[in-house]
Amino acid sequence: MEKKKRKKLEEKGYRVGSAADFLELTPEEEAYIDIRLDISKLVKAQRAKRGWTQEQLARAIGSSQSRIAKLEGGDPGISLDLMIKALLRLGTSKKQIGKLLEGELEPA
Amino acid sequence: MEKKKRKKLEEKGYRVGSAADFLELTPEEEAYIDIRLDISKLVKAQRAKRGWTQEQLARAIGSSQSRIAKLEGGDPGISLDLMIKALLRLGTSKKQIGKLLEGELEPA
DNA sequence: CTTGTTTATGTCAATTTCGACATATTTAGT
DNA sequence: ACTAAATATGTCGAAATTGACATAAACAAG
Repeated sequence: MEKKKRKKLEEKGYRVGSAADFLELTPEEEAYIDIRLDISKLVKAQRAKRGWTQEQLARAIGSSQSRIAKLEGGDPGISLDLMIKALLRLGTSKKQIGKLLEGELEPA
Repeated sequence: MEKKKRKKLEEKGYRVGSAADFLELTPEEEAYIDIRLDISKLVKAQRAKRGWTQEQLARAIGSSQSRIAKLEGGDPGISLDLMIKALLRLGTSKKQIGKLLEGELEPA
């Protein structure tokens, strides 16, 4: 059960810190990835909610469709900054983002 | 009152999007900067709360003292990713970060 | 089975952020 | 005032992220 989760992350390209013996994630690494995935899911959900295509969202924030696809797919090569910019452009408020991190907002 | 705020941001190095006529910030830009400043302040507060030096925090996340100083000073050349990593390393939970963004947590 | 639309994947040079280091400035203790 | 510790500021090459573009794959609608 644990190995599956790890494998999924590695497949997505996450580099697990070398400090952790043999692919164990520290609580901080885990929380960090968790936050990123939460936010990326919210982007996807909010975009769908508004009926926008990835192309539309990309243009709206001066990015490109491929980056949005990677963002929503949880690609580690996407910064939290870009994710937040996308969310804000979709009309998501700071408060809503906070609620998501608190666990009071289901991105699905 | 408005001009002062803008000037402060520019002095810090923020580049205001060219789309906005004559240095006006769009609501999204404003919210984005707001979130970043909130988080940077929380880092400073949490570090102080634990009595760590910038150097200690830097080492703990594989960074350097100068970066932490810039982070806490609201430097735009610092990613949200680094800020979040710092917060998590300081023991701040995802939930607490959420509360901050909701406005229910005073970083001061 | 086509055709058109949306999303996924990979690559590229340019920009940005990175840790590191040096050094200035501020702060606190004596 | 002097000293030492902590923080701020600036610069550097290296690494990561960027938008762009091409193209593949998935998904519908007819």
